[in-house]
Amino acid sequence: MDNKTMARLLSETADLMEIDGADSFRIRSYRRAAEAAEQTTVDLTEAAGDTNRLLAIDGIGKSMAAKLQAIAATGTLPQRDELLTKYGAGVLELLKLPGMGPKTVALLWDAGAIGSASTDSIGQLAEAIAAGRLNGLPRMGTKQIEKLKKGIEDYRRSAGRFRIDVAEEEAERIAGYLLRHKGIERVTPAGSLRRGRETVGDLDLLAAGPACVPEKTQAAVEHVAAYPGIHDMIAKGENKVSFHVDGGLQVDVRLLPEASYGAALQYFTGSKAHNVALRQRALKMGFTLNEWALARLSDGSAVAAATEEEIYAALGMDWIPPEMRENLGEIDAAAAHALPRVVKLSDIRGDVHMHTTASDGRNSIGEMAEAALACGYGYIAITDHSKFLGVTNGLDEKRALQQIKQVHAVDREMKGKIRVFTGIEADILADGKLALDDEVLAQMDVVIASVHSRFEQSREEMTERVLRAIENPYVRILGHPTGRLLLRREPFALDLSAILKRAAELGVAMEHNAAPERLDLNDHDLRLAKEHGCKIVMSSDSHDSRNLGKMTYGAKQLRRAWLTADDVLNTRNADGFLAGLRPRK
DNA sequence: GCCGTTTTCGGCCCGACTGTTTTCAGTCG
Repeated sequence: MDNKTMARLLSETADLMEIDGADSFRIRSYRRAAEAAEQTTVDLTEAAGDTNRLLAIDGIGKSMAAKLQAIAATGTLPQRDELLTKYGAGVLELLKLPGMGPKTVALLWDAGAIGSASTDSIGQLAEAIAAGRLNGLPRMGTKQIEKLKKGIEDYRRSAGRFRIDVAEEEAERIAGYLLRHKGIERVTPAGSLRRGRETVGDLDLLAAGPACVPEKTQAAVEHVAAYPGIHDMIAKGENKVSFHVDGGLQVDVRLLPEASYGAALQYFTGSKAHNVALRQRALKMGFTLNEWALARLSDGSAVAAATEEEIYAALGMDWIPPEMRENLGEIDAAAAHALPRVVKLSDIRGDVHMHTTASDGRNSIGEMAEAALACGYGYIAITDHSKFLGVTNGLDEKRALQQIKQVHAVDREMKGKIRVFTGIEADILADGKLALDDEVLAQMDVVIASVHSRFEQSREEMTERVLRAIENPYVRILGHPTGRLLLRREPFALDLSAILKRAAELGVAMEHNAAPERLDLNDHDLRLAKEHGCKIVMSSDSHDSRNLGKMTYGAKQLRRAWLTADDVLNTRNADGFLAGLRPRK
């Protein structure tokens, strides 16, 4: 069983215990353990045989270790099963309804509105509402019942999390609108968008300016509430407006005075776990931290509030990049002034995965080189598709050889302003061979072996295929290494750990595809790669010269994984990059 | 149930908004 599933079981148990009215601190440990299971790079199923390995994980104690072992052995957790039997198998789904928390679920259960009779708790609830069985329950007024009805409707045609680039676009649209109001002078996205999570659950926007000072916010609030893209309003207060936009994304806009901007930015950037740990630290130092300021406990006087830097400094810490704020050790590191210097977008000095009109790209080799030069890159590699991927007009041996000459010609034309390397994105075939002959691959600088084709094969077979492919001595980079991009369904997921281990031994680098719709390595995968000693190459996989340089999201993932310039090969100059690749045979 | 620069007990983060409330509980982030 994978860690994610184990984390889910623990987290669901916590939800159920909350409904059951268990001790809140005990519930918190289940949640902490779930987070730990989700974040760790230790394979918990494998580590279950060794209690000490489990205990070494922060947030896992004796009792939790035993539960993890039980889950690893049986695939389930008895507490969870018992509670699910008691409250109904579909009860966890209820918690996803807006405004529905554990207390309300417990209330509904006590009233007999839901129960173990059905696995469709939401359906049960809808029936109970229709039959008027919620009327007269404590805290169940007409508004509350309406809210639930609407929540059920929304849930049934909903949404979930949104990809980061979708959220970013929405953020830009709304920010543009907000800034049209006199007195709103800046708008900053916070939350998981700022932290660079690959998906966001909702969008947090912070607005500041003279119109955002407490008790003077009414006009600004009305302006926010009049945003034309609003589908429905969730809440409208003095300094907060929440709504859904037409696409289903939830947006929270908060209005803040400049004096509190740093505190608010820190607070709403999160993550929750980071903030909790930070506030604990504040308390120990005699301070209290909220979205308005860091203040002394003794007399409530503010110590720092205007910028994040001064707040972290007052807590004896260096400023922490938002992407690292997940309570994974960054707090101690920042306090010890020992945060690693994580990669910045400006560290990237070349892009080595792109397509031209020779296969499915939109621009010529020369146009790509010029565009890359404009991005400030020192080198690129032209890596069109190999034959085999019929739809993309892939290059066969003959065309590949022709292209090598063309690339050399462009390289000469650029007169050293930018280096243009030869390359190919070669498909891995069913037998683990590559789609181009070795004699041709041997003449190329950058050979990327990519998992593209969707064979109906098991995880083991797919993994084996990739492992065979990287044994080919001409392969220098493995592309789309998780297979998550194209092989979306779970059974196709590759055994990444095994692949990374072998790739590190062979010196094959791992591609981190930076385009937002192609982030097939997430922060967890990248941490694993680093642990295995695998070098990373970040690339745009551009099919259009306009997409060169668009690596914002990819860079965020690198920072989330704590990767430094040392871990990423294309932070080096052209010669350094080539030298960092597996030596050419 | 976890954890330890008040360490084997006794703590464990904080405020806004909503609805149903005459002072607050529940949810959310």
